[in-house]
This record gives sequence, C-alpha cells and structure tokens, in this order.
Amino acid sequence: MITIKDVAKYAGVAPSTVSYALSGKRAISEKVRRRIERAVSELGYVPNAQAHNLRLGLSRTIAMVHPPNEIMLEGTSIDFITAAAEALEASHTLSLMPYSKTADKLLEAFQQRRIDGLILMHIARHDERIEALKASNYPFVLIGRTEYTEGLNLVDFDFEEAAYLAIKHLVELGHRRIGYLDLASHERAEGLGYAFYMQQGFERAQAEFGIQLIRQEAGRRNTDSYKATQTLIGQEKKLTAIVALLGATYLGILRALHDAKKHVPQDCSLVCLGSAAAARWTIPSITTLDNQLSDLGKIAAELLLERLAGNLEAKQVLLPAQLVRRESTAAPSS
Amino acid sequence: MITIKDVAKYAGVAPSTVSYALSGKRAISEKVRRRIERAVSELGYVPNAQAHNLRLGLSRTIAMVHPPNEIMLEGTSIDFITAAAEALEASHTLSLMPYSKTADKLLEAFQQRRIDGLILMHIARHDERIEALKASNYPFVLIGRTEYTEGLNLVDFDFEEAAYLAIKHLVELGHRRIGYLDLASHERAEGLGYAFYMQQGFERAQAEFGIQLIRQEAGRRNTDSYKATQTLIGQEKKLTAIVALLGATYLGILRALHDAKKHVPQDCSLVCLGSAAAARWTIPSITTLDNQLSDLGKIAAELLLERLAGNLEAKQVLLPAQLVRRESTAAPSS
DNA sequence: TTGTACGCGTTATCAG
DNA sequence: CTGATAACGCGTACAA
Repeated sequence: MITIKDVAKYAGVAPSTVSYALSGKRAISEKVRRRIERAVSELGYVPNAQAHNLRLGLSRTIAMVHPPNEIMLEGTSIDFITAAAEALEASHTLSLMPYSKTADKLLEAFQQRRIDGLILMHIARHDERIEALKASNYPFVLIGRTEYTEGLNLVDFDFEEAAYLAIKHLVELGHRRIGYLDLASHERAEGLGYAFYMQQGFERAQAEFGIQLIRQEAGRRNTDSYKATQTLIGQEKKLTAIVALLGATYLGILRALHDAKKHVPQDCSLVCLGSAAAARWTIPSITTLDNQLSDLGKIAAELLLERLAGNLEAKQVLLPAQLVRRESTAAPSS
Repeated sequence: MITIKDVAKYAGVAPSTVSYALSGKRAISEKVRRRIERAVSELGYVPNAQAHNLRLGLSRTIAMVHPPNEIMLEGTSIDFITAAAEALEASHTLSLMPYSKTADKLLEAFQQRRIDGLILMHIARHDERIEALKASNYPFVLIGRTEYTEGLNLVDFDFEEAAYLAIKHLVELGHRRIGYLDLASHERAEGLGYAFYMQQGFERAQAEFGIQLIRQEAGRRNTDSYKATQTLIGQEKKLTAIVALLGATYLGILRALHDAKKHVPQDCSLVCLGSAAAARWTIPSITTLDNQLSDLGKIAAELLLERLAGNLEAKQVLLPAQLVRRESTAAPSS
C-alpha cells in the first residue's frame, strides 16, 4: 500500500508538501509540483479516505433507513433509493440501515462517526426516533411528517390533498356512495403520517360535499386490496366508486371487481395512488394521484446536503398531489 | 467527543487497558473491568468506528453498483437492494455506487479503502469492469454472468432454462407460431448476459421442437412492450403465443392485445418473467417464470461475506427457473 | 495483570 | 514557498 510518505520520499519532499500539492490549499512551486505529480503517478498513489475522514472528523456518508419489505407500500421501486444516491453523488455515499423502532441504533451510528446524516422514512405521527434525534442535534431529514414539524427538515407527498382531490373528482362525476381502503387497524395504531393525512383529506371532502364515505380496512398488498374490495362491494350494494391511496395495489382491486362481474368504470369507478409507468397500461387504465417516489428520495437528499453545508433553516417540501384522469373513472350509471 | 483516553483517565488506567477490556482480547481483573465499565457508561463513550477501521485496515463496507434506472428491468423492486443490506447486517454496511462502464471508479473505491467488497449487476458478456477487477484481486461478486466465469463468484437467474421452459410449455399446449420480445439491437450490442442466455434457451427449444420462433425487438418498459406487441401481431397474423422474459412488462403486452381485440389466452397465449406478487392479479393472471429478485441480492451478499471471510473457492449459484402456470396460457384455438 | 510506545494515513499549525 | 511536528482515535507488540 502506497502512502503519502512513500510519495514524499520518492519526490524528495515532506509529506505535508505532498498533501498541499494535491489539495491545492497552498501555493506550490511549479518544479516541486511536477516532481510530486510524477511520484504520484509512478507509484500509483491513492489517498486513503479513512485517514482523511478521521482527520477531518467526517464520514462523508449518509444513511437511509429502509423499512422492512413487509411494511413498504407495495410496488415501491428501486429508484426511490437510487435517486437519493445519485443526488448525493461525488460528495457523499449513501448507505442503507435496517429499520428499528427506537433511535439507539441511529444515534450510535452518529456517535461512531459512521454517518454524517440520516434520511428517515415510514414516519409515525409520534415518532420516538425523531424526538431523540431532535434532542441530539444530528442532521437528519424526514420523508414523511410527524405531528409537530417545527424545526424539522422534511419532504412528503400531500396525502391530504390527494384524498380530497380523489373524492372531489368522483363527486363532480356524480358519485355519492364512495368507499375507500384504509390501513388495517393494527397498522393505524402506529400512527403513520400518511394514513392520518389521508383521513384528513377524506374528512374535508365529506364536510364539503355533504357525503358519508365508507371505510374498509385493508393492507398494503394486492392480496389485501383484493379481499377488502370483495368485502366492500359485498356489504355496500349501492357503492359506485372506490378510492385506494395506500400503495399501488390497484391490480388486486381490479381483479376483485372483475371476479364480482363489476365493470370499471360502468359499475364502479376507481381512483388509486400510482405512477404513469404502470397505471397507464392496466385494463382499464387507472385514474391516479401521481406519486413521484423518486422525487421524494432526491429531494430528501438535497435537503440533507443543504443542512450539512450549514444551512440551519428548516425546509419542508410538500409534493403536490395531481390527479391524472384515465379510463377508470366515469359518471355512475343510474 | 469522548475518546478512549478520556475513559482511561476517568478510570485511572491506561488507554490500552480500556481497549483490551472492551475487546476482551486479554484478561482484565474484575476490579479494573468494573471501573472501566462505569467510566464508559458515565461518560457515554462510543468507540470511533473510523479510527478502529483505519487501524485494522478495513472499511466494513461493501458497495452495490446499481445501473441507472433507464436500463434497469422495469418493475425492479426495492427489496432487491434491501435484501442484500439485511444479509450483511451487523458485519458490514451496504452502500450504493452509481454505475459506470469502466472499472476505474470501482478500483479507486478499493484503493481509497472505502470498500471491502463489491456487488456488480447488469453484467455484459465481455465486461471491462470485470477484467480489471479480476486482475486486481479485490473481492467482488456478480449478479449475472460473463462469458468466461472461471474463478468468479456469482449468482444469476437461469434465463436459458427460463426461455426453454416457456417455449416447452407452449409447444406442449400445441402452439407452433410463437413470438418473443427481445432487447433492442443497440442494447443487444452491449452483450448483456441475460439476453444471451435467453437466446440460447430459445435456440435449444427451436432445435428440440422443430419450430421457428419469431423475434421482435422491444425495450424494458411497458411502453416498449406495447409497441412491440402491436408490431408483432400486425406482421404475424397466425401468431398464437408471445413470450417476454425481459422485465415485468406484461401490462403493456396485455394492453396491446386488448386494444387489438385479441383475447388472452383464447387468441394469444402469454408467458412472462414476473413474480407472483403482481402476476397473480392481472386479468387474466399471467403464466410466469418466477424470478426471485430479492434472493439474488441476498445470495450475492452471502457469497461476498464468505469470500471476505477468506474462502477463496469460487461459488456460482444459478437460481432455477420455475414456470408457474396461470390463466394466460392455453391451447391455441384451431 | 497492566502500562508504554508506536503506527495506521492524513492534515493543521507553526516555524523557517 | 517548504519542512517538521503534533494530533485525529484506536489497537497491539513489547516490556514490566
């Protein structure tokens, strides 16, 4: 292993001179610089990043805490993570940390100087991890929201608006009996932010449009949405539309409607969360509230970089919900 | 920041004694051990991982090189990466590296001592990166295969068998005019392993069953498979089945068949690559060659850990293709 | 059973 | 413009 000392010896200078020549942090005579450059290339010297970071007290690493697959919203694409990695490129590397409910592992990673910052997702309204991190003053960014967000850096999708827009769209088409899929109660108990805001949006819509939505518990997978849809249409014969905003589980819903001989949108309209990449191609194609998951990753990374650069102002980005109308919604047949 | 010296001073011992007490690498008297433990907890000492690693000459990090999203097979789920991260847990952290065609960035990461090992994917048959890594002797594992695999650690899905089984299944049902979607020629030029092995499988099936398959270029996205399917059924009126093994692009295919008023499987059978999580729920559900992407990530990580533990024997794991019959395949109507 | 001294590779500081 | 020295925090051979 070639070290800076080897280069210094070879070039007949002091190690510190080599360091300065390479970093450009102070002026070096042309003659010496050339000798050093030759030494570097002839010996094949590559600076040791660990020693460098130790000296600087940094790790140039930021970690993303990924929930276990069972609780990820189905269909979450890999570009959610790679978008974050690419946004950091050059300046930091992105590492993955397994999820844990408590903050101890997270704090430890900071204390061990293994990470300079953290991106958290799957945020609960009262999140123990975040209380602890706030107290510690380490840099972190949320993908999601807690109840009290003052002073927090975060980016989130506007689930409240998404839920509201979904109902508004259906009401404007003439629907009155609308069902929606919600998290299972044991999951709701976790107080996940997106479930909460979605609920808020539904309530706003109920009040504004004077209707009563029908709630049905489900889960995050197609198999859950399939069963939940069966239950829903079994119990509510007059239902004319379904909204499902938790994960891209429309295949299960479409299948359940199909198996029950209900045509979409003639017998039942459908609005889902989803991205154009998939929702455009189903039969029928699905009216969605588009979620740009990769944008969440990218923006989270950018917010964190700003924070690490010393900008202490808390920024909160709410990605707007946008309804894209496709074939799955129409006026209810009378 | 609390260092080992602070602890030593506080406990009234030498730093090395603290180090030994914590690592257990030599016997410590009960009395001193207790003093040290108290000091550690009272001061809140956490060892600095960077200094530790610098001393040991390790990074305890392994990197996964992810291709840009444009060339990832569509529908690649996030658990492909998280499965790898979890397989490493505790002993190493997983970091992500952006893709580059040449090996220089990869070698540099090793030389900078930022990584102890590497997981590569999106492997070409003649892959410049791999030649360079082989020569360098750094530990790495492939998800995929090159032409010459001696001495390489790798895990791959058996695309050859998958292609063969797809055709075999269709032939046994009575199909003779079968089309398949392939990569676009400019992508084939890259010589990706999976495209090659798939081709091999098709050729074996052609020879064995005495038929001529109809090739159609496509891409990795639903929008590509949609167009390709249109072209294919436009040109080959007698076609009775389609096979598509590159990415989970069945939605585009189903939609193209639907738009052309072809019923699946009555007018055209369909076999795809896919996972039960999605293929079960389409209408009709799709006969697939199941790919366990998360297994690929997990196994790659495990192979690398073995290699890092000193096991130099090259292991090559080929995940078997398994055909799961669903609603999209049936005998051709005469 | 414990302490001393040195090295890992880098960079900031101070002196020249 | 350049060099010597100390320090970042830790692990371990050697000495006691």
